[in-house]
Amino acid sequence: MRLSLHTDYALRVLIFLAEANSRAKVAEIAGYFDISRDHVAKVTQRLARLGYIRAIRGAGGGLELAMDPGKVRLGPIIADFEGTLHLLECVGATEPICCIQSSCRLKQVLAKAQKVQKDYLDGVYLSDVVQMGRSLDK
Amino acid sequence: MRLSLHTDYALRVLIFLAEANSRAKVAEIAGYFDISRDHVAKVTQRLARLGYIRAIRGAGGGLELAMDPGKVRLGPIIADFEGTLHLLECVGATEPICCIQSSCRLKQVLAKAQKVQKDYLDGVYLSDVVQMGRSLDK
DNA sequence: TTAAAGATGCATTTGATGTGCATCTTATGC
DNA sequence: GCATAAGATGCACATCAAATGCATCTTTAA
Repeated sequence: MRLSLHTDYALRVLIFLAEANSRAKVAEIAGYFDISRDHVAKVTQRLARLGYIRAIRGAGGGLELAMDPGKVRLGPIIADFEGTLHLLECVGATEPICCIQSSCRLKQVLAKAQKVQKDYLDGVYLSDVVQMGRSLDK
Repeated sequence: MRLSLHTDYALRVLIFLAEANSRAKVAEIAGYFDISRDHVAKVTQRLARLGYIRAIRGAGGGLELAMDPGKVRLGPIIADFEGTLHLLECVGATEPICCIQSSCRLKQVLAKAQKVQKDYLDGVYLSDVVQMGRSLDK
């Protein structure tokens, strides 16, 4: 039930860039959070491929946000980095995995449990996490 | 973001016992689901210690539900078996882990994301998963 | 053309989870 | 009260994903 470090780093990088509001180098970000440069590099590659940030190579290069923080939803980012969010295997399965699948409603319940969480995270934007201008308890 | 097999087995054992509505042996349950006897045994020990089931030793012994399925909530069972449900370490931390903790609201957002899921699961009972008598989409 | 900066792949480590085995304890029934 | 049924418990090992570090390649500004 815990998110991976990569997801953690991805969120932190986005928060850093949103707050910095300027170009920053991988080494800077890694140094700021005191985490592995290599990991940050891998996370930023992915964020760049997903379109959340721009990665500029060469001297004077670095990373910058590619989207308005007010338009970046946390849900999809987490989903992108976590891959399957299924609480149990049966939730995402199309064919029966467990022999009681026909009679038990656990699958639907867990699917719904995932959905309520995802729906909440889909309603939270990067800007909500960075600044105070919005109530998060809606 | 996936529940452990022990949590899976715990839920299945409870569902089995609720449906059987009678005493069953560990070997029976393991055989029914075609899973390891040892694992089921460990899960049932824990369920017994938590008060969900009764474990009767000796000849003619076995396992039986210790509570009315209509009074057993799924949320606490999952929490018991999963331990920490924190999406990120910072959510449960009392002292700062990340240097931007003071300014970022990620912690509160993730805490809320956990809460909406837990609240939903707390509203689902074992009886809901076994029989059809109740709408789960409330 | 040099050096800065990101991109990428590989090898290794680590820790949690899963798995099976062996043995102990408790209780029933003859 | 002994034999047997059944659960309880601890240990050792396997396995796999995550984490980690290292080396090297590619791009681009100065």
